[in-house]
Amino acid sequence: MDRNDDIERCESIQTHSDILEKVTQDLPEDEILYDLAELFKIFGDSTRIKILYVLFESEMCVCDIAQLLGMTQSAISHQLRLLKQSKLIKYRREGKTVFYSLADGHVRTILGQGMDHLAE
Amino acid sequence: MDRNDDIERCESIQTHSDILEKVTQDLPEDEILYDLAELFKIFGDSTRIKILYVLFESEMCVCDIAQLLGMTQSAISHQLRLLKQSKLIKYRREGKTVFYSLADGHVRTILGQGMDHLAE
DNA sequence: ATAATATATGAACAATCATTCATATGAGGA
DNA sequence: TCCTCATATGAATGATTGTTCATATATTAT
Repeated sequence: MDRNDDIERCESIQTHSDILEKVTQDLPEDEILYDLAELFKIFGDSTRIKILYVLFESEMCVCDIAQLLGMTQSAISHQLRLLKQSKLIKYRREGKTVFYSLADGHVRTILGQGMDHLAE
Repeated sequence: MDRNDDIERCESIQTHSDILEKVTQDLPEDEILYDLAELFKIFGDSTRIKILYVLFESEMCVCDIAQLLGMTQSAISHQLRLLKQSKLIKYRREGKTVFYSLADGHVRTILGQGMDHLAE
């Protein structure tokens, strides 16, 4: 039972079994590609991008971010949870307030490359 | 009428008007941040990521990609349209077949940085 | 213990999205 | 022209998602 049985065929790829082999070899595992997509989904919302940009300047508490972006504390908190789950931000508690900050440098690089692409 | 009227306030940010000023200065325009989010949404789907990975090896026609990924021609074609609209891939026609390929190097960098982040 | 403040979270709803199915377009061959 | 192959696309549908609202948790002060 090949799960590709019901998929259309064309002839071009059969004639290039070397490429077919290289592709199937270099394509990462399905689970990794799924995780990668999940990561980029996080960048796929302008509220979350704004939060990341704001954290470029300085660590900040939830209420500050909400105020800066003109959004409710709840909406920001929900988004911070997603950013936290993806390990894009980290936090530290100081009394009642929780300060969030960027977790590593990949965020800047990824957003920067995105900006570069748009600028072209 | 300040549209922030209904937003909660906290005190910490008032005491750091320098940071507030820097953030509002460095934060790109809303429209750009929106476009940036739209771009990353494209990377936020494992089918599209697979297509991009496959195109790392070589240009390929729609049917080849569908066959390689075990998906229907229609599903792939719809996704190729989105990738095309975001200028992540380009195409050339040769008779009946249309060959797709990567548009520029940002794709590799962005996916690479995403992988790096996952690996940490 | 009670109140006040900062943050987190569950449920609900509207909006967005990926895939499927059916069908259309376009190009080459008989 | 008619048929076939490769690709594109519109409509429908089930699934996912961002925000809101109400409420819960956690910490500090009185």
